[in-house]
Amino acid sequence: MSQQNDFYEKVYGIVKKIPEGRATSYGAIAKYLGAARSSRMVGYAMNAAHDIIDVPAHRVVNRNGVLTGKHHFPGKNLMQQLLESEGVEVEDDQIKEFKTKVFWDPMIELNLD
DNA sequence: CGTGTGACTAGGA
DNA sequence: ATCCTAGCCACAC
Repeated sequence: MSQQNDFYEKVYGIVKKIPEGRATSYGAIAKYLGAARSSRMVGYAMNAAHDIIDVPAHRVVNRNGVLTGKHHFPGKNLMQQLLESEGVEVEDDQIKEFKTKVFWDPMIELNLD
């Protein structure tokens, strides 16, 4: 149980750094890892993150700001509720003003800091 | 070791 | 604007 899966741990590390009221995309994380085209793996890694409560998977959506992963949450629309609870406006399973305000880019935020 | 799958993305029609 | 196709890489069987 350790860093057998570097990819996973890297993904978790980034997701954990996402501040409340913000969200990022799978591609952004994948890009930060140097594998923009393998964004699928990010989602796959999130699938394994079910056991890790430290990973706010609800803050990760697709590049369109749509809660594509809500399907994988235990409740029905738990993902949306969690986002709204943090102040993120969600409508029709999509984050409002995602790319304009809510979007949190690890490539920039973690690099410039 | 080969095949299939996936919480995606970018590009073309 | 929408719909379809290809690429990508890790993991399960």
